[in-house]
Amino acid sequence: MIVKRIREEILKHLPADLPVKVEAPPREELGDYATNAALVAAGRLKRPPRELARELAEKLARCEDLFSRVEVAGPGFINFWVAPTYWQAVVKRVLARGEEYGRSDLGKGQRVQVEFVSANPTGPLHIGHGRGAAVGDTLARILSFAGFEVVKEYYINDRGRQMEILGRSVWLRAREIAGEKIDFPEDHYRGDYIRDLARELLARRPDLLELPEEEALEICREFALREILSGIRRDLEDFGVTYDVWYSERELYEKGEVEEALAALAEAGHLYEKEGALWFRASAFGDEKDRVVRRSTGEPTYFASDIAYHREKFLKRGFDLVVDVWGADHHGYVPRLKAVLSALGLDPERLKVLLIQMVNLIEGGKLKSMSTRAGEFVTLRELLEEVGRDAVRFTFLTRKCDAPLDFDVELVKSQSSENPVYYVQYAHARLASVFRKAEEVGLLPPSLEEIPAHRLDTAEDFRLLKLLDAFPRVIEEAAVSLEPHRVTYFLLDLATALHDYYTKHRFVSEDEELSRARLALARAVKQVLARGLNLLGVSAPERM
RNA sequence: GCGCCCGUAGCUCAAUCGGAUAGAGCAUUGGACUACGAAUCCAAAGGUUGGAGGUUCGAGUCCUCCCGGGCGCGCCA
Repeated sequence: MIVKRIREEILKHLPADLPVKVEAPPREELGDYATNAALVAAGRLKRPPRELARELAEKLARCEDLFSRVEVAGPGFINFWVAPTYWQAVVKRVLARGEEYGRSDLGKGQRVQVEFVSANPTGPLHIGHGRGAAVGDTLARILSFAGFEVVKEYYINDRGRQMEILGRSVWLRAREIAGEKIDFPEDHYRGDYIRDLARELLARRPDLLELPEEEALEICREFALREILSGIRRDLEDFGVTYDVWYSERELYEKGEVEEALAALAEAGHLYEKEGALWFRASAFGDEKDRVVRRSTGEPTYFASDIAYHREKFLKRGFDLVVDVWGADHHGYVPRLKAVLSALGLDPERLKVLLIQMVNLIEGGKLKSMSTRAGEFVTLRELLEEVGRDAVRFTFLTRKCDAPLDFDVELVKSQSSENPVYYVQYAHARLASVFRKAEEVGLLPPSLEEIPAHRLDTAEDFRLLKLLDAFPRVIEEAAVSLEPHRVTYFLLDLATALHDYYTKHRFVSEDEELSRARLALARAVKQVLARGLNLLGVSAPERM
């Protein structure tokens, strides 16, 4: 976290509100870090950037414990070379904090809810849900590691018309199995899993088809809901995703939250009646038009549930921040929900919606369309069985989520041993093997005080030390920007540096002091790799 | 028609909320295991960042307009 220290030094000499940045320059010859301080200050102070840079560089060069060299370059960048002793001390800092290295108090204990997947319980999870699951779960882990108090939640849409259709789908299939000729409706769930459910239900309730339709439909619906939901839960668990709360939409109604929320909006004067329906004046808060919250039939809309749900998140449960992870096809929904928060007197910025773009499934070089209704999709479970959890999670986390993703199943399967995830895991396993070797020759890792860190003096040593030093900042940036993929790319960088080191230097050698220094470095790298992989929900194997 | 997202190497993707000569992996070509694991490493090649303007010391990134792709625009969820 040397960046913070450098920044502090610079700001001693400049107005504090300038957007001064400290970052790694594009090439190694330009130093360890660089700042644009003189460039951004030039305008304000009405002085040529290079002249300002020279003055500033001179002052900064006096911090000899921090910098070994300070130079002005280009249009007015100041480049720093950090003192080697600073880098060498990093290994001790990493080991001293152990597994906790990288944890920060950035979130200051703010309460954050991350709601993700929340797929309708009308069928198994497919690939697209997998992407949302990987991103949401990892984001939650990162936020928690960055000092937020995180609750992971799944919202279950267990009422409404889709539930009726689900029940009827099962019922119709059951009658079909019993030998009846059924003209199965287009808009019902046609996947094979419905037939399986019907068969299973018939086995348990042989009397099903003799019951009055009303009763039979309810039994079908409840059975399907329960089975599908527990299947979803199993799939997610096998994907390494667990939740703190499974929140039922029905419960929202039973507790009277929906009526209460609508009453609150009405009282504030944001509802009105038109054509027999009740409308929310969303257009007054930036949405493009007003929205119905209660149909002319008296039935509340899905939007009404969501109003109540989000009101409950903020007002009843007191979350400081709510992150919703949605499929990008719901993006049109964002403005109306933000409008609700404004109408309720809440800062809409406290709701962050992460839109996960589509996953396009490529099969045989052709785009395959997926639809739950039509029963055409590759399930998350199939993917897990074919490709494996680590590779699937890692693949989803090597992309920023606002770009569509082409998932070529055959390609990922055939190249599974070349998937970048193994590159990172192999770095970890290699280090584990180094320690096995060290133990074999009776070399014990040194205690913290005894690390001969001054022996870590090659270019490859410094490359690793710098990366270790940057880890906490990577976590913070990933947390603030809600971009889990930053951690993935950091791990790839660290693994690359490690593999490079491995081919150039030996950890265990005749020189015992040197070996002890390098083993300490190895331990630090292994620890950070393990921690990073853990944040991604990917295993860190000792052997592969 | 209106709105949101995307367009970067043959392919899949990065690029530190405007920074210096746009980077990785895969695929291609050529090299490296008698020492801690070759699931690795080294090298070559690969680009007018969809196009045209603009903003400024500086643009893949911001603004405008086109082109192409995706997704929305229900008293569905």
